[in-house]
Amino acid sequence: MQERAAPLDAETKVAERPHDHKDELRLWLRLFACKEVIEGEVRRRLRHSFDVTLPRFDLMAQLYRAPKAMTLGELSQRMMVSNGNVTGLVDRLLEQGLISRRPSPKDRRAQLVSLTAEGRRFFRAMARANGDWIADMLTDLSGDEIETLMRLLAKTKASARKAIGNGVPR
Amino acid sequence: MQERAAPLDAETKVAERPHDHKDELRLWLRLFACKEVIEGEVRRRLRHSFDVTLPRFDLMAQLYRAPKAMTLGELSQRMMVSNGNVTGLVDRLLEQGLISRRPSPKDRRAQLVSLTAEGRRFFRAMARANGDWIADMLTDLSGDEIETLMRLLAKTKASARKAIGNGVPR
DNA sequence: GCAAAATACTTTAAGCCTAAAATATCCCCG
DNA sequence: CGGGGATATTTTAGGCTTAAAGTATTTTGC
Repeated sequence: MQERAAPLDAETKVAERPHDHKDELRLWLRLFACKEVIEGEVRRRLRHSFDVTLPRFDLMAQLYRAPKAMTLGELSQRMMVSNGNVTGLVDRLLEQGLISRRPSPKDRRAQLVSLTAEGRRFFRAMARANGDWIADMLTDLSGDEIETLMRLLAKTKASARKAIGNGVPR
Repeated sequence: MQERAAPLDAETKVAERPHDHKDELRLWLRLFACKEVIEGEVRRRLRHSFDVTLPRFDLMAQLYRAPKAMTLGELSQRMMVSNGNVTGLVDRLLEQGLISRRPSPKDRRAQLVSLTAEGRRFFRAMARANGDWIADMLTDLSGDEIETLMRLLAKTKASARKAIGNGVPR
């Protein structure tokens, strides 16, 4: 169960500070908007340049970086999405010939998935383009600014996780 | 058409700087992860506490803040989603009795949508809870840190928009 | 050894989302 | 006035996503 400030404490805090939750909310909205702009463009370019969706790109990235073939379960864990979701993505990538699938020799329930030769080539091209796009979109940020953002976003994530109660798996 | 550095320039840049696009990519991934954590929890809590999805909450927020009833087209613009998407969301909110819909007196093509009395009450409760959740999740950030993040995220968004070519509508 | 629990995966039902085509209406210009 | 382009909305086809239920296989504990 997550611990949250008792109602009374929360009200005290609000009373002490002239601004209630406004700043936090505005920050959240800005973070969200920022991510929407970048992600929207990445999706658009992946679709137009490679006819690939972001989820498929993500799945291929997992396979590309993995030393060995992975099961659907491992993929679903690493991508932090549901099992059924991975089933569908794998089906569609198989149709495109970008990955291959074979039964696990150790466990007859499991399937091992890996990139085909074409899948590897294709992924390398996409990853290179993706890196260029991101660098291009963030080009106005200095090294210092990137570093500051990295640090503060890490802190933000940690704060959120603490409030959610991650660390203890739910 | 967007102007991008020619391949040769890009390689020169990489050669000059020991780090290629790595920092930008890592920043993007961190921004994304940060947003996932917060958004995931907001969705979960909206569903468990109010049996409402985030898109429906967003739509109601638009109606709540608007001085007058809005058409589907205005909603779709403000929410930055497609027309067909709004059609579906409005259908489902109508079923729940949270919004109402009437033909525009000025334009027989258009429909005017607004919150019902129950919709307003319900939205106020959700918005209050949402503010509390966000403030709670961002509680470890100081006022200064929030301010810095606001500024740098604004700069990030502006940089991305410039690279995308927003400003000129596509 | 074998029943029960756990695990790997698929299926299903429902919702969100988009682009593109279809419909209905409005508005302008000749 | 009347045709043609613009606009408001819906529909359609396809993909992503989840939770929950179902299937097959493995593992565990007695």
